[in-house]
Parts: sequence; C-alpha cells; structure tokens
Amino acid sequence: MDPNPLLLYLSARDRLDSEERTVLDQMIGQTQKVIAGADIVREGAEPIESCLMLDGFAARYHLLTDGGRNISAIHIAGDFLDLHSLLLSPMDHSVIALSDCTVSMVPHKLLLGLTHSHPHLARLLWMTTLIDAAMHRRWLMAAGRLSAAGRIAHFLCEIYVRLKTVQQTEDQHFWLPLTQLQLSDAMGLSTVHINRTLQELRHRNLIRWEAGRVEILNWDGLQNMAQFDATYLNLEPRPR
Amino acid sequence: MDPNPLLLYLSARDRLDSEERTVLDQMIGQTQKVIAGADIVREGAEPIESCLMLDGFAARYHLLTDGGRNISAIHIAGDFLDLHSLLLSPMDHSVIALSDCTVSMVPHKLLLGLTHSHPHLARLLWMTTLIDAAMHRRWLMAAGRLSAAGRIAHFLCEIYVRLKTVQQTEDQHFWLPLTQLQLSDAMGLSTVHINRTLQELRHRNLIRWEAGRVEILNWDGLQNMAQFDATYLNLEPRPR
DNA sequence: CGGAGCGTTGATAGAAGTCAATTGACGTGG
DNA sequence: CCACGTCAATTGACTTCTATCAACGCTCCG
Repeated sequence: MDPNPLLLYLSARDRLDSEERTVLDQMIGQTQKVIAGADIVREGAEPIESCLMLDGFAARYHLLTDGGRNISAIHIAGDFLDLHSLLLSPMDHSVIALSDCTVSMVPHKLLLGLTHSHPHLARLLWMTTLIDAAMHRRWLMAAGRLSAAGRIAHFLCEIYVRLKTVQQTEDQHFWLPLTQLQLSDAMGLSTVHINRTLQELRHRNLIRWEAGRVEILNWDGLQNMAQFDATYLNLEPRPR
Repeated sequence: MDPNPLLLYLSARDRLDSEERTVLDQMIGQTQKVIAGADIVREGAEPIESCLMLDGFAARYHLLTDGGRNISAIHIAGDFLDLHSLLLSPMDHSVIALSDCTVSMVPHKLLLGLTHSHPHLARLLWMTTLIDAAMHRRWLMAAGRLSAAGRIAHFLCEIYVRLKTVQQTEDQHFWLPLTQLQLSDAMGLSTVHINRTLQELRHRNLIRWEAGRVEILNWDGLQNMAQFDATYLNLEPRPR
C-alpha cells in the first residue's frame, strides 16, 4: 500500500497530470483499519462518505430471506467500495471486510466538488463504477453459461489481473484470503461443490491454493476454461 | 414515446430544472428506426456516440466460444444502451434490438461537454449507469441464489417496475417481445426449462404471458417468490 | 481440554440440461 | 388455394450437474 493504489488503478487506464495526482493523494486523509469480518457499510445506510480500499479484501453482499447470502463483488486495494452511494441511496447491499483492511473515507462533499472543479477526475471516478458494472456482466456470463470450474477459473483470472494492476501479485501467485464458504456465496454454488471443483482445478495442475495463497500454474489453461478476455477491465491508458 | 422517456426516467429520480429539461430534449436530435433482430452496437466497436432508446426493447449480449449466448441486460425506452462506451472502449459486448426500436444517437462530444457545462446532468447520466450496475447485482443474486422460478419472477418484477416508470404499462400488463430462447439466454437456463418454469408460474396463477403480452395476476406472490425489493432502482426523487 | 471454524469426504436427492420429436402459427412460392 | 419451410412453443425420456445431509479430521485458541 505504499504507492497510492487508486493512482495505480487510474493511471493504468488514463494519463494523470501532476495536479490530478496531488488531488488524489490529498483525497486520502485519515486512514482507518477495519478488522476482518466487520461490516464496512450496511444495507439501508445512507452514507455521506465513500470508502476507498487501500489494503486488504472486501466483498459486497446481500442477505436473502432464507438465510442465504450472495456476494456480488470482491474488492481490493485501489477500489472504491461504495462510490455509487454518492448518487444512489440508500445502500441496496452491505460490504464486509474479508481480511483486515486499511481504508480511507472520502466525504461525498469532496467528491461532488470534483464534478465541478475537476471534470476529468470525476469522469475517471465514473469510469471506476463502469468497470464495476463490466465485471458484474462477466460474472453474469460466468454464472449463466459456464460450468462450476469455468466460473471459478474466471474469477481467479479476473482477480489475478486486477491484483497485478495494483502491484499485489508476485510472479504467478497472490494472497487471497477467501474461505470456501465465501467463495461459494460469490459463485452461487454450494461449499461442497466448491471444494470438489477446486480439487479438480488442482488435479488438472491449473492452480495451487493453500492457506490463502493462490498460485496460477497454467495461465493459458485457466483462461481457456474461463473464456477469459481482459478487455472488459480496460487496462489500456487512453484519454477518457 | 411521446413524452421524452429519458425525462421520465430521470425525473423519477431527481428534480430537473427547466434548462435541464431543454438540454435533454435537444439531446434527442434525429431519431432512427432499428429493425428487430439487428445489432445496434457490436462488441469490439469504439463508438463515438451513445444510443438512447426511445421506444422498443433491446438486449446486451455476449457470445461464447461454444456458440452459447449470454444476455446481461434488457433495455427499454429511456435507457442509454451504451453510455459506458463514453469512458470504456472498445465495447466488451454487443446490443441487439429485440423488437423494432426507435433510438437517438447522442454524440460523445456532446455528453463529454455536459461534464463541464452541466455537472448535475452529468451526474444524473452517471447515475443511470450506476442503476445498470445495481440491476446487474440483482441478476447475480437471482442467478446464484434463486430457483429458476424465482429468477424469472424477479425478472418480471423488475421489468414491470421499470416499464411503469416510463409509462409503458397498462394496469398490470405490458408488452414484452421476448422469445423463450432470449429469456433463457438472459436467465442462464435452457429453453426447455424456461418453458416448464413459465408453465409453473402460469399454473400458480402468478402471471399470464401470451403473444408477447404479460399480465401480472398476483403481484405479491410474484414479488415474494423473487424476493423482489425495488429499492435498488432508486425510484425516489431526491437531490443527486 | 473442548469448542469453533474450515476443509474434506461419501451417499443420496433434486434441479436443470440435453436430445429428439411434435404442434401450431405464419409467410411464401407455385 | 395449397404445399412447404421456418420459427416458436411444447412435450417426453433420459442424463448430468449441483445441492443437501451427515460425518470426520485438522488447526487454532480460550
């Protein structure tokens, strides 16, 4: 978390001038620690600030009436967790810290001000929410049309590329503190099936996953199984 | 499509002043007809204008390598189909007209100009993409944690409320020109299963669906089966 | 030591997919 | 006016995938 991860995230997609970099650095005022398992934002809340992840993992989730849970997104360093609450309110889902996290709360007043004072930065923030939506669409594709193994493979491909963008990978491995229960809520599968499918991925020598550490052994194989194409992440610097 | 449907969409969520209304009306310049079955935007394209739906139905879809298809969103009058292409490019999915449509192409130059000249309108456009994302999240919840019947019920609840917002419903019924094949691509189910599940919904007297005309017979039952809560559509006028 | 959480396994049930065929509505060409 | 092709909806038989239920082992920690 040394280099500002939001800066890494944005500069992978567009050029930032030095004033914009300054504004982004100043945006991170006080940082806060959040303990694993704690809710960062609650469904129904009407936040007056948005939470920027500086380090750790978080998940957006929604509880069902029958006790089930659905995870619709995983967030990592550099992501805004609830930027949409700037314009949408109340929150229609909650966000939970999956690991100990470092976050920074950015007042909506400041963000709204950017839409007047720094339209280009405001557009880039808008862009981050558009990329969230693009990821949702891929998850929908995976949920509707891929097998359980393909779905997990897609998730791993996506998270690997995203982590790499904010310099949170080493070679082909990365830290991913997800339990199989959490993964099952994200993939829309049962824990038992997650377990067996992970074994399948391991036996095929596609991945290693031990103690929260994932290693990708066969990127092409994984990508192929997932029909993964990173275009939707828009990892190309261009004027936006 | 007589009253500007974008105006209906937006004014259901925030107050618009008269200048803003004028800008929105002028945004609709030339209208175009698109024939059912035609692609409106193609994956890989780098549009320099975004398509506003004035009348009809369209779907965002993505083709898989095995010939499968996934529909990640249905769009109706008042929706921007590819507003995200303003900041994300190239298109990571295509859009097809499900019925004959009337659309208006709005140049990106004009939309980018709004981010400088009319920040509030720009924020409202941003909001429309945030609502798209919120719908994606609900679809993910439905795909991952609801039964086939619940998933279809959720879809019908959502589309009903959205159509109502832009005055495209009459009492409890509305026009919905979706084939069962298209519905299966949207729900991530097979056509056979869609067919049987629709029969189930009909036998339970929840809906009637004949010749592209859907009638909701038991809203509470449908909503309950779908765990539908319209909060995520943000149908409350408030400053944004 | 004992419980809690997590990963794992086996057995079984149920949901949804696949394959194949039929029906009815509609449009077109002869 | 009828034969024919096409498309959408429907049905039956069968298979495959995934969920559920129940248990067990392991590790961590109070």
